[in-house]
Amino acid sequence: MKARAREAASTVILEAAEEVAATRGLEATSTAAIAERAGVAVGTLYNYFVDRDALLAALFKLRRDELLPRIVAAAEAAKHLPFEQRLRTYLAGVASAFDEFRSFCKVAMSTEATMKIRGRQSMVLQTVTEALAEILRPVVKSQAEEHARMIFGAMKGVMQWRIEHDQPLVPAAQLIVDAFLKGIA
Amino acid sequence: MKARAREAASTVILEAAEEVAATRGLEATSTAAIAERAGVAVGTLYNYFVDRDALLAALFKLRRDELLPRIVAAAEAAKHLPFEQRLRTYLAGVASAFDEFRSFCKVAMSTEATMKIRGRQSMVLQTVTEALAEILRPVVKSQAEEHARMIFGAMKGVMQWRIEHDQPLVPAAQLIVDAFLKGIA
Amino acid sequence: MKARAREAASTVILEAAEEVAATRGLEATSTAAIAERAGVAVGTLYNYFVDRDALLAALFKLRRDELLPRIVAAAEAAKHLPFEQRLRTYLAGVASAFDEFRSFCKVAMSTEATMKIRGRQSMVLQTVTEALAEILRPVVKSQAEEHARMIFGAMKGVMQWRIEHDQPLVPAAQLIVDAFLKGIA
Amino acid sequence: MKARAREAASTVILEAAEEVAATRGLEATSTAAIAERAGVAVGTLYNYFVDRDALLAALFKLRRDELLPRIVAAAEAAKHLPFEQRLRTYLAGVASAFDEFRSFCKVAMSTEATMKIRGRQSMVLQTVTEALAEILRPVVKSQAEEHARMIFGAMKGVMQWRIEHDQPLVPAAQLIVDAFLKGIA
DNA sequence: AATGAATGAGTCTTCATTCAT
DNA sequence: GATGAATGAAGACTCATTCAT
Repeated sequence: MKARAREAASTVILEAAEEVAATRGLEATSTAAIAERAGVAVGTLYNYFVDRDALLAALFKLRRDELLPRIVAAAEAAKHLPFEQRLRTYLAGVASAFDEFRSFCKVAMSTEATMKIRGRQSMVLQTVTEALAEILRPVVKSQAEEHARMIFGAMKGVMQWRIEHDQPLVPAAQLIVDAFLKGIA
Repeated sequence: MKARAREAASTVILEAAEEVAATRGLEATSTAAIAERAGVAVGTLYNYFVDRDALLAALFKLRRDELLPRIVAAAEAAKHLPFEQRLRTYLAGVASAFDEFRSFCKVAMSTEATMKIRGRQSMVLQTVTEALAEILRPVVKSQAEEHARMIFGAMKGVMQWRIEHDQPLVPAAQLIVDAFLKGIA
Repeated sequence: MKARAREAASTVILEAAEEVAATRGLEATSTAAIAERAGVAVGTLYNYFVDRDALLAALFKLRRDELLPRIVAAAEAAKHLPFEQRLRTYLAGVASAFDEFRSFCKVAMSTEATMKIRGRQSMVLQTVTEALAEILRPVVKSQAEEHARMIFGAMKGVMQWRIEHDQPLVPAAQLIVDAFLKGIA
Repeated sequence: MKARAREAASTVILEAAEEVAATRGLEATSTAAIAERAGVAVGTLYNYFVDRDALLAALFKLRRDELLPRIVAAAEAAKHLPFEQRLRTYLAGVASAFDEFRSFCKVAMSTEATMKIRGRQSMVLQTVTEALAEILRPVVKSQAEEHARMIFGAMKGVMQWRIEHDQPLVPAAQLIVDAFLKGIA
């Protein structure tokens, strides 16, 4: 099938972009670098994406589409557990999902809210934050969103540390839940 | 006095750069944009800084020199307090220092470790993390560094949220210390 | 063949640079002027040469590689002749070689020793002077180098005059050898 | 007298320009470099010369006005001598005049005919060549101009060599006259 | 569809010139 | 008159995008 091949080539390009971005940063991810890494000519990129922005947006969409179901599933699975269990299960699920896309994590996290990919931001980060707020709401009431940002910030901090040190991400979830539930002392 | 005027002009330029960077991001902070915002001609920038990189480095140095003493002082002030008090006092001090430089916070935080300004990274963030690790070490032992990253990540998360929502940063410290000490539940 | 086309394009650019330099002088040879003369866009220059300096250096190298063999051959051919014949033959050979690259002569001569193209100077001029000194040494002893400069200076003088007046360069050699051997009177 | 002081300041500037030009070359002689060398501010240059070109033209005019009388005098003094004596005397006079302005020689010679200072070229070089042609005409007939260029080229060659080697210029004249009159062999 | 050379708008940087002090 | 900071036009270089092959 044509579409099959097209899909494959497109994926090769996006993965190349991801690797370059993880190494040099998003802004420094030139079309030339992507093409070289993907083993194609620059012109080829434009057969698959209308421009550089669209390519990067597609990368985010690709990963989002892989991550979101797992993140949503984690939220579902945790839904009916008591608070502590629920938070622990959810964060572990999220960490586990992220662990399979470490390169993308690096890119997405360093991109922050700052960078706007085609207007909208990462969406994955947003989904996680919203789910977290949902989980926290019963406990922290009005400050749920702020708390969600806090916990997600904490996760980002630990995950970045763990990516830098080549360690698995799932324990990050344990660390954080323990800290937030019991307190550190 | 000449030196006075020179200092003033230099500051105007750096503040312009900071504002542009806070709005568009560091990489998108062109010399033209800085000059326009500062109300001077492009060439003028080069009377004060040898090149664009030096200008950005000077911005980081300026803010670092304003922030670091306060951050170090906060660490000193908290030094002999019992753990809980110490953490609370330190984070409040840090948040209070950051509160006075909101634009710069935005820039520094989105810059992450990623961007290298003239080789060295922000240093402010590093100093805070190290001081945090110092404070946490008695309590969490071997995982001090990872915990420091977690707490600082949490602070960044909350502070970014608060900057976005135009709210004061100091309460962020309270929120976090409460959460981490007592647990959220 | 790719290499063929690449070579051709590269040559077009170098010849454009040569023409501009012959007209306006080397320093005034801007990338814009070269590109316009070559009928390409500025960016195209950078597909062939890393920067302006490299382009100019390549021009000198190209002409040097065309001229040097002929100049060396002229020296060889004259080697075993008696002094007068030798000098005459050599200078005629040099003039004949230069005659095929009039534009470059203009550039190289006005460049003097002054301009340094990528560190080294023209090399062609140097080679000629050294060969001349070699030829003159048996006759003028210790002052060979100074005499070489004198004769080469004389050739430059006549050749520049002849280039200005659109006349062939070879007679310049005759003129000079006659003058130096017999005296003018 | 005002005019006196004005004259003096103007001369300081021109000498500064000359020194810079002798060191770095004419094109690289920036207004900033001239001002620094002269110990004045850039703006001051513009109180004496309408622009950079006018300043450089004034430098050439200054030296020309010092050199020309001597060169004309040398031509006069030689006028009624027999050919050999005439040539020898004239060239010795020219070399002696040049010897007092070595810096300027360096500048004027490397400038060639190429560089146009405010439209007209050096004029000194032209005057010498014309006087030479005059002297040579009785002997070489129709080729006087070409011969003049040849001899002046030879002088330039030797003088540049002697300037490089910090030697007096007058012997250059002897060397050349001997060579051209008797032949080298 | 793939290629990669060509394009030129956009950046950074320099420097002759101006002008308020 | 002297000063030197400010100016901005001009030059070198980059890189996303196009298009003939």
